[in-house]
Amino acid sequence: MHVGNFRDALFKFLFARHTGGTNILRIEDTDRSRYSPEAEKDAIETLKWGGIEFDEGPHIGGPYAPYRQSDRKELGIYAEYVAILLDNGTAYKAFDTTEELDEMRKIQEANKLQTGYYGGVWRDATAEQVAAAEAAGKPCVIRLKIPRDTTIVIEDAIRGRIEWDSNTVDDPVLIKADGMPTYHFAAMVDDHLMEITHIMRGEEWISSAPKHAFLFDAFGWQRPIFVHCPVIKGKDGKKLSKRHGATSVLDYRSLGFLVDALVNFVALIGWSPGGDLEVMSRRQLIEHFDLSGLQPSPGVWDFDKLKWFNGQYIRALDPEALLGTILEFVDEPDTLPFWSALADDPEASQLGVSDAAAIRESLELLKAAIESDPAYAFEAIKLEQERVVTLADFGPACAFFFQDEPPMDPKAVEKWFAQPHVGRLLDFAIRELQAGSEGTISIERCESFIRRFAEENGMDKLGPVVHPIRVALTGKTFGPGLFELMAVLGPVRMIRRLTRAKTLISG
RNA sequence: GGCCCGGUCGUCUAGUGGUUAGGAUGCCGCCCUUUCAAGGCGGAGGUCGCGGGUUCAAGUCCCGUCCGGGCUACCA
Repeated sequence: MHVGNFRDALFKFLFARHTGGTNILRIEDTDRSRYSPEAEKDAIETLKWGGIEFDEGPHIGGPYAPYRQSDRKELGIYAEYVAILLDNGTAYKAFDTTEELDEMRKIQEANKLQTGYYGGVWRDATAEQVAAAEAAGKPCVIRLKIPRDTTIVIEDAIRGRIEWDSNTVDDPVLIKADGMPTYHFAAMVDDHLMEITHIMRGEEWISSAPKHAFLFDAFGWQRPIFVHCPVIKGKDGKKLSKRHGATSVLDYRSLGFLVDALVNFVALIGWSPGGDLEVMSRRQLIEHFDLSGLQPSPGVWDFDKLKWFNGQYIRALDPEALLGTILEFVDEPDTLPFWSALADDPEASQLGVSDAAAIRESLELLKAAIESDPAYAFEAIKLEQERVVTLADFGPACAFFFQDEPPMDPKAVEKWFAQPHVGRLLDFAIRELQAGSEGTISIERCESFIRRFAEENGMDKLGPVVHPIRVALTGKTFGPGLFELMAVLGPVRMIRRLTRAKTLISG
């Protein structure tokens, strides 16, 4: 499911919850050629992950069942209602062939006229002509007879009054030749039958709104309130696509984004509670959501800001909850395959990912570590909580805790192992660690012997002591505070790593 | 081409006739510090697309104009 559709679904959910209304899931599968069970499955999973709940729908039933339009078609609901329109003269049968319509469009384009079906021969055909065509077994569609020489007005909740010269809106197909209704018809009939109060959808629907509005009029039904939400664009102002990074919501899950962070971020594209409020829980989102905060202008997907939100949410989690979230993340069946696929994807750089294969490997390591020694993994995770952006970052960040021999950054070795005191330092540290008998060591004891070495060697700065030890222990020049990390590693691991480091300086 | 929607720092936005146009992100700097982050503080960044009006006063109201986007299917 595309993030744009997800945002719309989120708005509908928030609005329904805020107003105490009902959020209904309806499957609009009237186009056989377009429908895919995989897409539906993906949508269901996305909505579920996103915490977007429904009060009625195909999965839970409800007073207006069925909620799948193909099922409703089988029940004859659309045929029943289109008969009313045929009967009251606001719809008509059109027997044009595809070739005839193509020809008509070509002529319209050549003469720079507006394209579309504004009547042809069938709009005002006599009963005899229709009967003759039917007798000849010609296939037909049923079109809505948009009135001419008048103005169609809708009142949009975001944009206010929008009006069209009815001569510029063409006669839409209501029922296709295969008997299936179009979106135009099925959605409006269902909206009425299901007592929908607000049609919230993307702004790309504005141009069809007069058709929909008139359809309600043709039945003599009350029109719902139209709410056309702005679209989400890419950085270049174009429609958000794969070129801009990930567009699928579930990809963000695989990337290691927290649902709440994503929801918070997405809710703020095209909507604002007013004032400076930005970081909001789901509960606050519901509390503040209001149509008046909706924006008419399109928004841009700002990946950097999403990342900022995610960092905020990771840091706000209490460590136990974080551990659970990480476990869920690495256990999620999509996660590892996603990173494998990303390793072969040239678009990966769009996501700021440089080595997906390595990240995948580190995530597997993390998963194994949590399973084999959860207490140790927990300590490692706590130390990295302050410095990651995504859940996936925990993989590479924590890896050195779990590797027997963490890979050494050659630049770090070159920089910090060259100094003459390093050999003595490593021996000193090993001796200090061997002196303890408990198999564990406190942060304070680590700090005290590191500082002691600096003092005894007349060093006024800790850097020349801390950095070589860090490199020896983690292979890297960055990471959590050294003393904290030492206490988590413990004497046994540290002695092994320091001993290995010695081979690197003598060699 | 036609119809429609939109236009406040790069980005998300606050703003509903009177504000030094506010916040957030990103960027830069400083502080903190054993590193990287996080956090704190500060900075740069906006002639409110442009041009006319209305008004004592316009980002806010009106008109025009430019630019961007959507639709223009027996798709949704």
